[in-house]
Order: sequence, then C-alpha cells, then structure tokens
Amino acid sequence: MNKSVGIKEIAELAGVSIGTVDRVLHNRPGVSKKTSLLIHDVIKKTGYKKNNAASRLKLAQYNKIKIAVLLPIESLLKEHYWFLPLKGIQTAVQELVDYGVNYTLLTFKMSDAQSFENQVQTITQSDFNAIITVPYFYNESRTLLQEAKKIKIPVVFIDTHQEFNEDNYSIFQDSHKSGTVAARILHRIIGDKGNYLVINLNNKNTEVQDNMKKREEGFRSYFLNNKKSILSKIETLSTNVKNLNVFNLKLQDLLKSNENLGIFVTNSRAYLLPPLLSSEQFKNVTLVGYDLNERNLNLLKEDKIHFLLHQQPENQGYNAAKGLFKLLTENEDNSLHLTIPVEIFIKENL
Amino acid sequence: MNKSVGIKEIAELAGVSIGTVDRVLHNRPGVSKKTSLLIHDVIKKTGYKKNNAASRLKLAQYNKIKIAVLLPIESLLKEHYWFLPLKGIQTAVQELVDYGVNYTLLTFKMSDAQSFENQVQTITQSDFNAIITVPYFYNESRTLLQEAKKIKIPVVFIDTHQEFNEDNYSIFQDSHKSGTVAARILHRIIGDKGNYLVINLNNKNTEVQDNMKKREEGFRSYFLNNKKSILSKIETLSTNVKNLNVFNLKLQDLLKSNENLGIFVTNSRAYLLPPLLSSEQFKNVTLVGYDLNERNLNLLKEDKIHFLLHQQPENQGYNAAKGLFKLLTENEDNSLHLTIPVEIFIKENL
DNA sequence: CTGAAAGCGCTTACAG
DNA sequence: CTGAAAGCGCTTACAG
Repeated sequence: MNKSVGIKEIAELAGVSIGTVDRVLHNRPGVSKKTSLLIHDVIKKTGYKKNNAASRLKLAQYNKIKIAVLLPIESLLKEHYWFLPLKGIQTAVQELVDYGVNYTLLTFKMSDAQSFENQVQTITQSDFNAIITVPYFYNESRTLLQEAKKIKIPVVFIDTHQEFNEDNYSIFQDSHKSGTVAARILHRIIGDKGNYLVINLNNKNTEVQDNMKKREEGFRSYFLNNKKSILSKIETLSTNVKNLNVFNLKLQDLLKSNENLGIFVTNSRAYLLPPLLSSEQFKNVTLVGYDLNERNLNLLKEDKIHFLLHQQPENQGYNAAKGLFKLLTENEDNSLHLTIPVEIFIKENL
Repeated sequence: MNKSVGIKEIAELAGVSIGTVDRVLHNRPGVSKKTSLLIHDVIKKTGYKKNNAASRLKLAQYNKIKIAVLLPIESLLKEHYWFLPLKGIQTAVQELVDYGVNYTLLTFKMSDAQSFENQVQTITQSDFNAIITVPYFYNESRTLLQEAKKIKIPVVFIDTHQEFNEDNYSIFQDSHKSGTVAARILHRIIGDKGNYLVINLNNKNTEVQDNMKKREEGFRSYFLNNKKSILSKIETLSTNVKNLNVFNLKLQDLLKSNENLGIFVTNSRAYLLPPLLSSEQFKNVTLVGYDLNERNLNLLKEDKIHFLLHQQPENQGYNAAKGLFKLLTENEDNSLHLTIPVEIFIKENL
C-alpha cells in the first residue's frame, strides 16, 4: 500500500541497470543466467508489480492495442439488440484510451456467411491485436480461430457459446441455465396443477435457433429434476413469425382450459404474445420472455409480460474488451472465460 | 480514434509552450487573458482530452489519492455483510494503483456513535483526499459532512440513504423500491386470495431500522397502487431475535389458515424463518428475503427461501471508489449519485 | 551480456 | 506573464 517498488529499486538492489531488469521482466534474451536469477530473486522478494500506466504510456508510442470488433450489421442501429454489446465495448475502450487501446467495428450480415468470412480475411490481413466477435456461423468461426492462431492473436466470442476444438475465449450466458430460471419462476407461480407452454418464435423458415433449443431444454430439465409429473404437460409451439395466425389457432386451442398457464417465450419476441390474448384469458397467464427491448419493456410496465430474463449483452462486450486488455498487458486470461449470470427483471427493478 | 492530440500539439498550434497550455488546462493563474482565450479555442477545436495515465504518473510523485474508508468493524470479517463493500473498494483501488490511488480502512462500532465520531476526527486531521463511509449515525454523519466541507474533501455515503442539508454523494439501493419488488413477486405467486406477512427481525431492543421501515412501506405501497383490497390483509410481526419463541407463537397463529402465505422478511435474517415452519406448513408459503449470506444461500438452494433480493454491496463499494477517482481527476461526479438496482436471485441464477 | 540515454504525455519548480 | 528543463516508471534502440 505504501511506496511500491519500481524497476529502479529492483535495479539498485540487484546492482544492475534498469535496462537489464526490463529484459528479465519481459523474458527478452541477452541476459546471463546468473543475473537473471538474481533479478528474479529480488523481484520476488520485493513483490514488484509493473506500473501498467507507465508501461502503456511508453508502449502506446509504437504499439497501440487495436481490437477488431466483428458484429452483425444491426449493431449500427441504436435501438437494436446488437448495439448493446458494441456499447459495452465502447465503454471499456473509452476507459482504456489512455493506455493506447482502440477498436474498429466491422460488420457482417446474419443472412450471409460469406460476408463474415470476408471480414475475417480483412481482419487477419490487417494488424489487429485481438478480435471480439460472435460465433454465429459455426464453420466460418472455426476458420477464424485457425487463422487467428496462425498470426497469434486472441479471439473472444460473445453472446453465444459454441464448442470448438481450437482454443478460444468465450463470454456468454448459459442458455440451458436461463431456461431453468424461467422454469422455477413459472413453477412457483403456476404450481403443479396448471399448464406450461414453450413458444419458439422464429425468423426465417421454421428452424429453431440453437440457444432457443438450449433454453427449452433447460426449462424441461428443471421439471425433470424437480417435478417430473409436470413434464408431460409441457406443450411446445414453434412458428415462423410470418405465420402468426396459424399459430394463434393452436394457441387459442390450448387456452380453452381455464387452468393457470405459464408461457415461456425462448427469445426476445415475447411482445408478440400479449396482442393475441384477451384480457379474460390474461387472468390465468404468466408470461416470461427474454431481453429488454423497447416493446418488451413497455409490456412489462403494463403487466402484460411478467418477467424478462436478461443476458447483459452490454456487460458481455465490456468484459470482453477489458479482459483482452488484461490478457495483452498482464498475460492473464481468467476474465475471458466467463458465464454471465441470468438477470431477472420485473416492472419494479428496471 | 486515430492519433489523439496532446498538450504538445496544442502548444504548437497556439504558438506557446506546453507549460502555458498546462496552466490554462488547470485554471492556474499567471496567464494573460489573450493567450488563455487562444488556447481555450485550440483546445475546443482539437477536442483535446487529457491523458489521465500520464497525468497521474507525474502527479502520484507528490500527491497520491488517499481514500479514507470508514466502515463498521465487522468489515474485517470475511464472512460478514460489511466485508462486501470493502471488497468492492479493494477491487477498485487495485485497478487504480497505477494511478497512485490507495485507501486506509478505519472502523467504528455500530453500538457506539462516539467511536464513529472519533474516527471522523482522525480522518479530518490527516491528509486524506476523500472519504467513503456509511451514514449510520445521523447526527455524527452530518458533523462529518460539515468537517469535510471545511477541508474540502468529498464524502461518499454507501449502503443507506439519508437526507442531509449539506452536499454529499450517495450510492445506495432504494429501500422503498426493493419493497415493491418483493410485493410484486409475492403478489403474482400468492394472488388476491392469500395472506401476506411482513416480518421485521431486530437486533437490539425492538426498534425497527430505518431501511426496514422503508422496505415495508414500499411493500405496502405496491398493493396500495395495484390491489388495494389486499392492504388490509397484510400482517406485520416485529420482534427482537432474542424473543423468537414469543414470535413463533404469533406466527403459528397466523399459519392456522390453510391459505397461501407470502412472507417478506425485511432484512438479511430470512434464514431464521424456515426452522420455525413444518414441511406441511411450508407447502403454502413463499418466502422472500434480503442478501446472499451463507445461511440464506443454503436455504435458497434447499428451496426453503424462494427469492433473495440483493443490494450489490460489493458494487456499491466499487462504484464509490471508481466514482471518487473520476471526481478527483476529471471533476466529474455523475457516477457518485447512484441508486443500485434490486437484483433478484433464485436458486438457478446464483 | 550490459549500461546509458532518450522519450511516452503530463506537471511543476525555477528562471527570466 | 512565459519558457525551458527535469522527472514520474517504463521501454527500446544504440553503443560498447
């Protein structure tokens, strides 16, 4: 806590010049084994810790830390979900400008794997020191990891988790776990006698996205572990958002019973549900969804969505950038393997 | 984003030396109005922003930023609640060592206002640059504010909010609001037909602490605004923890009805409830409490406490220290007026 | 294999 | 009222 030792004190105590101390500190060659050992000894004894501010002040002269941020093009839209991780990254970089950190945003189209791959080429051919992106396209993401490994720059994936054989850093929310959170909340409210409905609202075709599947699995696994008898009562409806009317017929059918109903919407589109329900029907319904987008928020305030689970996308971006800085300046990567806890929001704690 | 302008560029553009630029930047006297205006103009045009790392590197030579942290003596105990804000402060200071920031912990006894006042004397007679503490004793806290004002050092209160006439910074959770969070959760689970019970578990005598009162008020205000008919059904039990047996008699009386029961414990002692309830009684009970202490956590995992509200004490300490740094280095205080959102925890999102 | 010197962006005591 | 110089803790190119 008091006057901390610097490179100068180390040098004095070891009877060498500060240049030599620096060489040892950075494992640079050209130091005799004898002095190296001596200096290491002094470092240990004094508990020396590098002054990162001073170090970066000098280093930024030649070597800025340049982070490539590769996100869906929607991150350019202030109201969009994808803007949030970017915002987190911006905040972190802002806190680190004095250390010579900056970032460049590159975008891809989620409908076009090639656009992602092209940007990967651009990035790997430039002089970036790190990459933050989303493992949206599995194969192309693996290619990215391989390319990045060749030029020895770290990659941090955020938002979604994918298993790769290659080393990578990952900051995400455990989708399976968030499903269990939804399940426990609904179970406590609806109880053993009510009904449960999982709704997957898809964009294109009728493919259910990976993290939506995992959320549903988590939801079901909660009941498997805590109340098996309910498992058989859980219905799932999956639909393309363009076929909402067909979907609505099925929904109305399920609503005929007067039992309490717990509805779990596995993505950010819970806001599509309330307009389909009459106020009479609403009396028995509890609705849990994801993400604090404007439409969801408004309905949460109106008590038409009851719980929103939050993935803290901003936090993910923030932690990715801060973590990379720590990795690149202190060679410490323990904040780059991170699962973000599930935040629960109701009207009152927004 | 690209090469940012520094003091050197400003000097060059204004045709003066960097010393003069520095004088203008810090409003130090001895600069002619003419050059001052000129330099201000260049600063604005170039969008110059001080490199805090470089600035602090130089300044730390004479002026470390010394933060006095005055907390209850329990903050020395790793398992205690009061350790958490301290931990947050430690984390923040750790991130700022390179900037020449450190802190000194001073403690007081919560049973002894004089011990607080004594430490205030010690602090104001030393050369601290800022104070982080808790407004536990109202009058003594006001005295602190007055003393601190005299020697012009900022005070940040955390944990609890008090209104003072004197200027002060405050980082806390809105107790009233957290009560409304508990209310909405319980209301959704228990519904309009069940019963509601607020429990105040006190330490000494039978005084209910201020923030416990506010939590109860918040709880009741939710029903006032959302479902008046329930208001009259809310019972309150307040007791000294030493009289648990007397309390238990009353509790058992209230439990005789077979209705669902929502219990809201207004402080961190929810863990005292489950031992008093038979498993039969538990079937109808939902229990909401505060704080992630070990005993509460264990019961949350056993499904005997169902929701825990969290004040993020660590976060409060962290933000206080970081905020002070921003205030002292950039004269920006907007992160020192902060209300921390209510976090909701269940077993699955711990 | 090692040391002395210059400089990152800023601040301050000193000189004029 | 203003400038030139020294130095914060670190890094690196250069000289030996």
